[in-house]
Amino acid sequence: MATVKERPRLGGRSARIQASVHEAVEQLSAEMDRSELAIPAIAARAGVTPSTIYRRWGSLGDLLADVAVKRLRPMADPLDTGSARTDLQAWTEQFMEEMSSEVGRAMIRDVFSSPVETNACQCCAYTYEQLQTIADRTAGRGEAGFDVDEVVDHVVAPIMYRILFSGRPMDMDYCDALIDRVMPGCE
Amino acid sequence: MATVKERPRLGGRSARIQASVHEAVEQLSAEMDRSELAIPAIAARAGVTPSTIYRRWGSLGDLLADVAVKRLRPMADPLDTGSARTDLQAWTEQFMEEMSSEVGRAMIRDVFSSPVETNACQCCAYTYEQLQTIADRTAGRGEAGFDVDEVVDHVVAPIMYRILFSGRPMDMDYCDALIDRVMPGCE
DNA sequence: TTCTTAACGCAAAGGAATTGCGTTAGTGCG
DNA sequence: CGCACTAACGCAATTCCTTTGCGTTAAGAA
Repeated sequence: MATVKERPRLGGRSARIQASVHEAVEQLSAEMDRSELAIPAIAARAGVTPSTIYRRWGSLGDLLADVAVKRLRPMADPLDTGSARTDLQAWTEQFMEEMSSEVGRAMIRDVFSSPVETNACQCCAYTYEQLQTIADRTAGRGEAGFDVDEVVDHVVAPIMYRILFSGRPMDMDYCDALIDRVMPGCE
Repeated sequence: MATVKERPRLGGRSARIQASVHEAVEQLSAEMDRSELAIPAIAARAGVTPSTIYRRWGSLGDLLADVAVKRLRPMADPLDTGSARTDLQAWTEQFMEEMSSEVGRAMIRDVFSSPVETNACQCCAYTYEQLQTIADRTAGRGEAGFDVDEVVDHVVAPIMYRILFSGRPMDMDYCDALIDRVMPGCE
């Protein structure tokens, strides 16, 4: 239930256990189906007692959400391909493929399996930052940029909606068409 | 983990139990927090044994998803206000408010708390049908219509994205702006 | 180094999930 | 209409997950 609160103890044992538990979750969710993933098994793999996990994360849902948010965090800045248009295309393609994949969809689902709404917001913040980074580059190049909010509403949102709800397959042509709507006249 | 499969027995006791369990879920989820909602309690309220629920729905997640999808089903056709534009505005306003509400968000969450992807697709199908109904009316009126897919991508998707991820509040002006993008020139 | 206390391990207790078996009641056939 | 068939249910025992009290360990501060 719990909080996954900011913990005043970040060093040594606490950090070691957190890393160990996260790794155990990643390993086990790759080995078995999500429905048979249980906290005692995770604890055993991580080399801790179950009560440690219960006290620190509260429930399986919170733990999975915590791990998913961590994995959803982009590791690098979006690729600089020379123009806002191509940057956006490259980023969108990667985003769409990662989120559409089996593990991507599982992570998104995990994010929602916790009552803590902060998790979903955090994911949203990640994509917003990435897009802002691309947008900021345009200023240094003096080219026509784009509005980040518009990209979120009309490129990111439709992609996520298809993944989560309609299940309709997408290709790069579809993504390009979405980008066209927020960057008109930049063929 | 189960299936919520189509059951060959639709009459009498089976139907009675299903209705009773659904009602128990609705009652209890209004009375207590989702985190303390448990199958034994639901079974007691519904007047059945827990094993009945486990066998029929598999898990709490599947049961909640089943109930949520049923409640998400629209009860009536979208209001006919005389034009496609106003129909769309009326429908979007209602959709946005229902989904943004506390119970709406809880139901969406429940839909994802089951590994069965069919549930989310079903919800998507509901909105698609509603929009199609509005679109079909335009044919009988000879007015400029709209593309349902476009409305899903650029009106429904942004709204859902804000509810699920960014948490950003919305008003009717925002929705109208979204509609403008898919129905240009119809001020 | 020493003190304080957050975080962990252990173990017991409580509750939920699973399953075998007998019973009830839809459904279809004669 | 009555009978056979079997899906679905109730009951109860078992297993596993979850919670909690208490003693111990180790991180952070003085």
